[in-house]
Amino acid sequence: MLRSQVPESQNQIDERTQLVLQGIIDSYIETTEPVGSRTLSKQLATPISPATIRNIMSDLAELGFLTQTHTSAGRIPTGKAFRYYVDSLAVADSLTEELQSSIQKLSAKGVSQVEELLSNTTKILANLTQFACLVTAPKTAVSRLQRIEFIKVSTSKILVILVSKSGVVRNKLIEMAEEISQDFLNSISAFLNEQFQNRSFQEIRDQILESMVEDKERYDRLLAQAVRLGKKAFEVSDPPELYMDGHLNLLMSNAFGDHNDLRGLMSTFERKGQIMEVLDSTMQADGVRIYIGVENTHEGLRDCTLVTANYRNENNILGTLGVIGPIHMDYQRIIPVVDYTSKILSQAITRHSYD
Amino acid sequence: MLRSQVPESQNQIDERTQLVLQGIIDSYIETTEPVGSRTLSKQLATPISPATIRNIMSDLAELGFLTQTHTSAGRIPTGKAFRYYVDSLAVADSLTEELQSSIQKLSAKGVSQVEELLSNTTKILANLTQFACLVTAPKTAVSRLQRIEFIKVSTSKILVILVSKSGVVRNKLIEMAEEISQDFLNSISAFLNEQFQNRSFQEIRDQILESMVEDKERYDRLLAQAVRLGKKAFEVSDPPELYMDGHLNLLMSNAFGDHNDLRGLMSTFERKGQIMEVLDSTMQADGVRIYIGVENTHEGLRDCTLVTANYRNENNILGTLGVIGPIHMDYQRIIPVVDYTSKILSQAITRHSYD
DNA sequence: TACTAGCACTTGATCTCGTTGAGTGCTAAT
DNA sequence: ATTAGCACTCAACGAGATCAAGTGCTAGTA
Repeated sequence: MLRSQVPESQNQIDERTQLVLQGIIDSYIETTEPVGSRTLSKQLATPISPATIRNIMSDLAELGFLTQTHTSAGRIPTGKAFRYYVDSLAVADSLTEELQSSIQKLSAKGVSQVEELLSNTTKILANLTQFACLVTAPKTAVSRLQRIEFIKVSTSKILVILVSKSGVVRNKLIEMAEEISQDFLNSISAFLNEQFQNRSFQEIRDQILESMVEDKERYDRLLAQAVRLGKKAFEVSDPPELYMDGHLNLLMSNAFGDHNDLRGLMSTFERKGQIMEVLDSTMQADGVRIYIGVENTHEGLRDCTLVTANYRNENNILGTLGVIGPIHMDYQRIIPVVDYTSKILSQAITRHSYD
Repeated sequence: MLRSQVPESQNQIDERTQLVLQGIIDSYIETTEPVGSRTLSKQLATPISPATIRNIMSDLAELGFLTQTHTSAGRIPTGKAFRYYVDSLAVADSLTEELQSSIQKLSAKGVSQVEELLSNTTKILANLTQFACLVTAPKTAVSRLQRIEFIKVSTSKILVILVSKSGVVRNKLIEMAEEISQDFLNSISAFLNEQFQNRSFQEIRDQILESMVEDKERYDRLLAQAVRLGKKAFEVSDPPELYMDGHLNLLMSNAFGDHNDLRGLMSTFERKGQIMEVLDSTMQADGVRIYIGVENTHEGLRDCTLVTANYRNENNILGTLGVIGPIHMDYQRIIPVVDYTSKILSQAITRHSYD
């Protein structure tokens, strides 16, 4: 019987080779130091002589799983090795009760605002992982309208309050050339609420724009003003909302050897936009996703691993949360933590929503 | 004639001694390195021989203005020296036009929310100074009510919108045991608006509490509910609102020699409460204030200087802004920047307010 | 008397250079 | 196919030697 033409050797790795690779990675995660054949030989459960290990290492290096800083130093697993590791070797541990209860504090009552909930999530996650932690706010485009309200705050300024089904409150100030009475504003909001409640912000935006191109003569005054106000209200310049915490953890712990790497990383954090991009691009997939080193081409994240998961209510994926840490993080611990946190956050935010 | 019993020598410093001290501080600010007699002699405009400088230095050291890390190292100015420096020697330069126009970007239109204005202020200031920058939100206690509004978002949940005269919008969710119709909520907000518009939040809070102890029998239903809702609305657990930016600047630049100091500083930043305390305690005074090193006993700020100024509208001091940097910062540059920023922010926020 | 020149002394920083130890690669033996 | 053994590599470490910048003190000078 013919084998597949794709050379299997590439990822078809001997069982013992696998064992060695796993050993190297485990050791490296623990010590952050290059691991040598002799040391490994001692640590390994199955007794393999250093010389054999050296041979295997040599093979692995050829396959691109290992590198060395200099000729006579131990081996360091590459991004490819970690990729392989998380894909095939790592079996996520279940969480300790201690961790579980830490995360469940999210559901604590007394948190009235979604914003607070998300901010708490970053804090807890950053604290548990000791890495940088990110949570995106629920996407406004997909979130659906619960309530819109206009409040006249001065002759020309109107405060718009948008409440989404998922519990996010957003307010913005708009200015109108002509003065509008509060009574009339109330009529307008009543109209808009009736018209658009439960519709997604994106739909609303589209429909309003559509209305605008229609023959304006047909509108009565209410409708005309409603469309005009609605347009301003919904044409949000969506500030990319991102909650972050714990970037200091990365600086404090010397998880990153080189300090230059960190500068890049930190300035990446400052430009939140880039981070949002990365997180957004992972929104479709489900479950815990792991992006290692070079995979995320965004410079600055070169030597990092990004572990993300979505959170959601019953109907929709709302946003993404994740942690950024060194490539040699303790995956066995981090993955389940992120996973569980996303689930608890989903629960909490579902309870919060007005559906 | 008898001299004062207080030894005048303590702060009565010879003119040339003053010159030397200033030279040392200037040099130290520039290089962040201990300055020796020979080097200084070369740099100084007035020619003074190294030996003479050594003698003067010795005097200054005795007076507590200078220290050394070890016997044969140059001198380092102490906190006391910097204090003396900013109090008497430093004459604030006027700002370059470039800096002025950078700061004036604050007034750019398109900024609709006060929150955004404050956040922009931290960004600009952090960027210009390359230090950490802080701005406190207008104190709610003193800010006066422009408008209160209730929005029913679900059967038991009510969203409260508080708009203050200074343009700050705050919203919080409250839960009521019994259901209240939106119409009734409107009546209540109308009542509260009429009753309390233009009053400070603190006054309102007090008065509501007062009303509560009065004989409840006398209330009609509207009044009773208004008081109850009002109490919930105004009993804000005022999250100490603090806008921060640029704490990474401190890490990146090696302005701080020791990395251990920074750990303390950073964890101080994480506990925003402490920072708020310090800033609040400086609110009474006017103009630019400078707190050097040990003066602020709050550990963590030991080796820092805090430069603050208030911002205000026509009637009230609203809040404080400031930068935190190393004790050897370039005061000549920083002080006018903070000063000017506070003025521009005051202008901008005045234009924003609804008075 | 007030300043300065000169000199001996101190001390952290830098460089050199051997030593050490963990590591590799290769070859020959099992 | 594995392993023992051996020669070789190379960063890290420590001991001196050397350097440069600085001080304090003493004696000489305007």
